Amino acid sequence: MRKLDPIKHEGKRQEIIAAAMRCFIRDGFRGASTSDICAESRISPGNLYHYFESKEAILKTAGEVALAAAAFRFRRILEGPDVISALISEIEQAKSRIERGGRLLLLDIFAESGRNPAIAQILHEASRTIIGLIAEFVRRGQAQGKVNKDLDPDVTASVLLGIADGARLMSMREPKLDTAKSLEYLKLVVIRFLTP
Amino acid sequence: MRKLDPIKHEGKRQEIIAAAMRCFIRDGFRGASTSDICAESRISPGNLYHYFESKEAILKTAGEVALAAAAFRFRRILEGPDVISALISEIEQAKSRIERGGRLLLLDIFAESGRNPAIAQILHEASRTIIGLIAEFVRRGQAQGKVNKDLDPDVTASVLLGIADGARLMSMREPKLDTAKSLEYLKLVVIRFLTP
Amino acid sequence: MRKLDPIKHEGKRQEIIAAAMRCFIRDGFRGASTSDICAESRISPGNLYHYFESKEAILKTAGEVALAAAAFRFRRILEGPDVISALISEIEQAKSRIERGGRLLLLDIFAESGRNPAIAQILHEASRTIIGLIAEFVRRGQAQGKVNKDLDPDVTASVLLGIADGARLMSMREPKLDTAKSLEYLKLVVIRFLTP
Amino acid sequence: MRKLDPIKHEGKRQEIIAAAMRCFIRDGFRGASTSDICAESRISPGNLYHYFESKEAILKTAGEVALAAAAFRFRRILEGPDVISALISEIEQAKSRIERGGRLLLLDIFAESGRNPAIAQILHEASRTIIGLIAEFVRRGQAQGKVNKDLDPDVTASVLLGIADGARLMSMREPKLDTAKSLEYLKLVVIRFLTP
DNA sequence: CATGAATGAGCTTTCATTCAT
DNA sequence: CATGAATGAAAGCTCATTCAT
Repeated sequence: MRKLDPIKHEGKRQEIIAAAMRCFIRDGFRGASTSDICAESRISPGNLYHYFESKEAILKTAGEVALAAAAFRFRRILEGPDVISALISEIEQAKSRIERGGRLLLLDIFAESGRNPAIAQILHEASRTIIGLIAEFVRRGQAQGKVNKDLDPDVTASVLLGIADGARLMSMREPKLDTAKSLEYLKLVVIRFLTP
Repeated sequence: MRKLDPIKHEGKRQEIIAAAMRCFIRDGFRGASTSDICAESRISPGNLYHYFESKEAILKTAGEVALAAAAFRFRRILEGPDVISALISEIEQAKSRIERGGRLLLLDIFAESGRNPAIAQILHEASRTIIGLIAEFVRRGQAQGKVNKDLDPDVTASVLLGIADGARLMSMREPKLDTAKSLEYLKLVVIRFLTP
Repeated sequence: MRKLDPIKHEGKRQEIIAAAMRCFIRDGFRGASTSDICAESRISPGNLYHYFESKEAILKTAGEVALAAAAFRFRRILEGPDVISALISEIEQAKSRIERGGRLLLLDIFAESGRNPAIAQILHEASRTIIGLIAEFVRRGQAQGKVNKDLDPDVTASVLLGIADGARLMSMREPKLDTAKSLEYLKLVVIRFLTP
Repeated sequence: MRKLDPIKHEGKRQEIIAAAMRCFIRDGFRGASTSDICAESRISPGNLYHYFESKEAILKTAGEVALAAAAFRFRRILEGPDVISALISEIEQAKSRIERGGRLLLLDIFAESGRNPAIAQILHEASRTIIGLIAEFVRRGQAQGKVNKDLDPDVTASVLLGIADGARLMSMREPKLDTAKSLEYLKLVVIRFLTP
């Protein structure tokens, strides 16, 4: 597993992970087979193991990438000046067509983390990062006087993330849901929760 | 699949489903094998197929049962006089130790429903039932003047269910979360959302 | 792995072991594959695992059977009245055409036992049995005055078994060896060792 | 397989063989993989094939080296003045801790030679060499009047080598064997066999 | 010479399912 | 109804070997 050209090696690893994520979205963490991943990334079964030492390792890495992507999205969104509309826009994006794959992957991560400690740990770490970002945001809002100063930033962040996660599930429960209206209500929920 | 004694037959079916659910909780929808289910319900593999025509059928039935149980729980909870504290108590229970299995199963159902239309349909139907119950509750609250009359009961119910689902995920993201405090905040979220 | 008809089940197990031993003789313990064994015993790969829980288990059982057969042969041979010629006839048989398979298997057992503790233990137990038989024989010879009474029966038995094992290797080292003459010499070795 | 610097090339070949022998002792002829050998000799898989054209060739060469080492040991031992004690000391060494690896390798060679003609031939040639050495020794003993002149030196040598091989197997059959006593008995066997 | 990437057949084992009794 | 035998495809993974650089 040493590499002559580490950059090329890392590039191929990422290609494989991208292919694997497509497979996982299509068939699930457990439903996708290593040979599916090989076919999707056009490599031989033997070669896969030059890049990952087991399917488990692929799964872990894919989980990390998916969660890192989520954190990255949060970071960008929370850069905006206005707390609440930033949060809402995250929920909004979660409903977009493109995000469907990410949502499925996230669900697999949740389901897997209930039985697979390695995945659970990855989820915990990513969650702590994201909650940290949101908490920071809440603090900023409090400083600006836009957020109720009685709220503990960390717990508030957890609850807000929970609301965002729950919103993601809404469209799985009800595909015909009136998205605009439910978004409006979610906005209301968040605003009423946070405003002083 | 002919049944000599329909009652006995149905009893055995339920025993098998109960065993299957234990397996699914332990190992996941995809991770549990038919022979696990056979071992857990102490029947032979041949006999399993006298009661269910495929693993898929077991999965569907188990999904239905799990969702029916959730709906039943909601029904009981919503029987109480006070809207908000009823909802909160549901969320509270969701955090209890006993509910861990149910939560894992629900996650599997969500993940599975993204790829399996049969499971998706079961989830939709169950969700509609539950949302109907909550909507009815919201309406009652509005009649009592305890709930903001501007809120559409159905959308409100969807959002409340989303919040409850999201709350369930919170403890998977952060096992060390301060449960009491986050519950208190969730109560706040719901109260501020609903009160006129 | 429970059985409806334990006798039939055991019968099939023995058929499989017989087939496996043919494979092991042909290709070695490590060189024979489970699918070779399936082909030789005309069963499907899945079915093999109704009878043995792993290839390792097949290997162990085959080792036990081969060593039990050796012990059985010793027992029969040592039933004769004359100690020394009985021992020699065992060595004689070891050179026969038929015994070639058994010798190869025994070599595999020896080689395997150097790395596989389970096989090592089987070898030790079988050896203790055989040495016990030979020791008993030596004692009888001592009682008859035909064997030197100064010899410790157990150590003597070990050494005699070693000589028999070594004789088996002779024809592997030198396939063109003058069998008759070398047997005569071996007889001489044993006689001179044992006679008072 | 062209060699730029034949001396360096040969040196590397020997390094690889030494590494391969460590692997073979550890895991057996069939159990050791080419990548084990690469790891042990710290070269790349591609490079391995610059020095040996196949695993089979490595196996053959390792077999030759192991047998040459055995012959060398015999040569040194048989240089001593006294026939019998020389032979005994060879058996003695065979029991020593250090020789365990060599014994395992020899067993693998025996087992392999039953199925692999190339290895069989190497074994035959090495055996002929060793037997020649011993036969020469026997002749010397006969000239000295210390060995029975009726014995055919070649057959005697074969039998003596067989006894030495058998002695090596004794400690595999019975790891708890009283080594000192069994050695004493082996000495007795050889002395009584050879003395006029 | 040397590297590590790449191959594809093959390994042991498990799976959902069907069959004979 | 119930059993356990039987199936054969597919799983994850390793192997000896070859290729491109």
